[in-house]
Amino acid sequence: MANGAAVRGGSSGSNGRRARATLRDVAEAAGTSRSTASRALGGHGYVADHIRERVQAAAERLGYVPDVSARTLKGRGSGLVGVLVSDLRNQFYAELAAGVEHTLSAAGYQMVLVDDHSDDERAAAGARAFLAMRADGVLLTPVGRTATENLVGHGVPVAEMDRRSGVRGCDVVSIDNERGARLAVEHLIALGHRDIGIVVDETQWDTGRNRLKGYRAALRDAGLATPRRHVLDLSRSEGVGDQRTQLTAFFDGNSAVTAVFAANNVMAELVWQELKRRGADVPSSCSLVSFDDLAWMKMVEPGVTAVRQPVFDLGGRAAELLLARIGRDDAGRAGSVVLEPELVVRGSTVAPKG
Amino acid sequence: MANGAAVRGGSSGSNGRRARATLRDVAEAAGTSRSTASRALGGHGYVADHIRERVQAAAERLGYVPDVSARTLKGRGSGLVGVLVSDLRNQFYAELAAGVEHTLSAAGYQMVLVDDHSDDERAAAGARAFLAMRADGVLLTPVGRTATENLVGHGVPVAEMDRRSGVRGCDVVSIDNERGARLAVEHLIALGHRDIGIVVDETQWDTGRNRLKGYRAALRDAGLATPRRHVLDLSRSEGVGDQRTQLTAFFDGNSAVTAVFAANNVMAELVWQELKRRGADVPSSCSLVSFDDLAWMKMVEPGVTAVRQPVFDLGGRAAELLLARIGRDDAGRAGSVVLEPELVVRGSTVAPKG
DNA sequence: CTGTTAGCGCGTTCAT
DNA sequence: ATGAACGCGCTAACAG
Repeated sequence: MANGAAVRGGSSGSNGRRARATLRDVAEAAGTSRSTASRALGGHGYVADHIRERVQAAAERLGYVPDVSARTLKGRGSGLVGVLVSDLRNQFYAELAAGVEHTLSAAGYQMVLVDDHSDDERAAAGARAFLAMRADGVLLTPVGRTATENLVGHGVPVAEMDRRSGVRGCDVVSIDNERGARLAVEHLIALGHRDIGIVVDETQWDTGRNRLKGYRAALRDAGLATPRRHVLDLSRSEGVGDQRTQLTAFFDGNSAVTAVFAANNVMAELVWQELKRRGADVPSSCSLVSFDDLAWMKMVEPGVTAVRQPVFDLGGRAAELLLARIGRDDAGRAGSVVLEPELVVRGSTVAPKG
Repeated sequence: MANGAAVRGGSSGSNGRRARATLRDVAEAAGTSRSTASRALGGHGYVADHIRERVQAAAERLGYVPDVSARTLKGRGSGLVGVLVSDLRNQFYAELAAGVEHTLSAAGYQMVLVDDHSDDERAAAGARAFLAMRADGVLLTPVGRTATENLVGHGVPVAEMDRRSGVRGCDVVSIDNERGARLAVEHLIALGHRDIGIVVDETQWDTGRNRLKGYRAALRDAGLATPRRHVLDLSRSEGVGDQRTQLTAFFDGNSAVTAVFAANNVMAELVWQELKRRGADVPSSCSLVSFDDLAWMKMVEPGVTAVRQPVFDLGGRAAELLLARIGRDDAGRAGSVVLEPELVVRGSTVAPKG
């Protein structure tokens, strides 16, 4: 909701701003009725050519811009699509949003972007706002069931990205996380590693959970054990400071570990810095693989081996799915797309010494 | 505009979705008139307590969500703020958007985000869309005068970020670019460098131009010359490939250069990679300073000395300025804020050898 | 305190 | 081919 202090849109402010031109103004200027002007500009129905031109000229001259609110009220659809992401400052979500925006704007839709900071409460508030503005659809990286349930319950087409809340009736576009994790871990195994650690996060959601699962599966398939202390789950940590502390303890207690799989870009950054801080040479004393390939990973020396996800595309595909549902006015059969990740081998992974 | 194919919002689709509850529904369910229901929910005017409760209960039960379109049409303000950035995939703009969103959502406004890809045409289209949706205000990183002029001409409060188009009547929040460039170059001079190159971009805008200016000024003040070949302006280059080529040529023809100032994060990345590609050791064979401090700059070895800009804050401040204008319904006296950059010294800069 | 009335700007009947 | 009239959902003014 707009701040209570918000004032009128454009009428009689003390400043000299003239009221925005309305269809009535255009009609009067062109000497026709409002309906005719509407048809002339909208391109529907019959309008004499010279009238049309006159109306268009008037509209141009007056700087007429049709009012979406009015159009929306008529039941036309708002042209707005709500997008809810967890953290815009995280490159992953920024790129996701960019992909969404790209597809949306190409289709003539506008993106309303809300950052929920992984907070279900804020996500719910965002959902309400989208409902209120009659968003034609909503794309989100779910942090809970609330938002999706509310939206779907109101008949708004929803597409979930990267994660799935489990709520039925919405499209889901995700990465094959288990497979990606396997790619990473199998790569390490192939190099000869046997003591492989994982630093993971957000295991309350399927994305993190599946990466952990893939890690375990790969080890199991290779006949390797997964000591509990090889798994560092930072999901319940309190702040970055706490994470660093736990990470330090993790390495202190795992001198046997020769390689680490960081289950997302945030974890990768954390691990990289911890490794650097303790003077552990990468890759000679510890190999590193990241899930999610960010720009810095190819800038550093050695480059970080990473599981590349088509993030921009992920957003684009989700938007496409959603737009298709909007176009069909069909809240029914929701689609599901799983995109394939790809391993990019760089210098951070080598055979263990010895 | 919404795709022409877009269909009705939520009435009689073939699916079973029930029409969204309207104020009338709530009123009927509560056994009152629409106005009373409106007051009860809005908290204005007089309403008997027991009636209020009954209405609120009904609203809750029906999952009533007020319709912004209708409210907007009444002249209430849309609660929407348009934001136009040049490239969401660039961390700089992503963080800027994040800062804007943070402030906006705290004030109860929604951010409509459009990526114009530095294209004036697309920016103009975005501006039209914002006008059409009755955005209460617009924040943008201008790529020309068109968008701002159109908006300001229509009486919409506008705040420009990072760059200034020169159009009067809008707020401007920027970084002291000349000062930042001086910080960078003076640092190099203090280290003993005399042949300092600059790789710059987007000199068609004040931001790039002022950084170039600061570079020149710092050299001049130190009594140093600025050979033309020490300045590489990539503004007119065609694609990244071309930029790389020019960069290679630049270093080939400037063997005397002992330090380079990269005028933004994109240039810094380019320079870093070129230096790496040609096996030039940083900093021993060439020092590097970047304008804009990204995450990777502290990950790499050596870390990149950078001019840090308060990007998130920049977005936040711009949003604050805009909100103040919206609150005052005042398109008049536009404000201007200049934020100070800060030099962060890391390993990429040392005294020249010899 | 409450209900009735009017109108925001637009598109869409339905008559002409 | 054009115009008059209605209503989308809501709130502000006015009666009661």
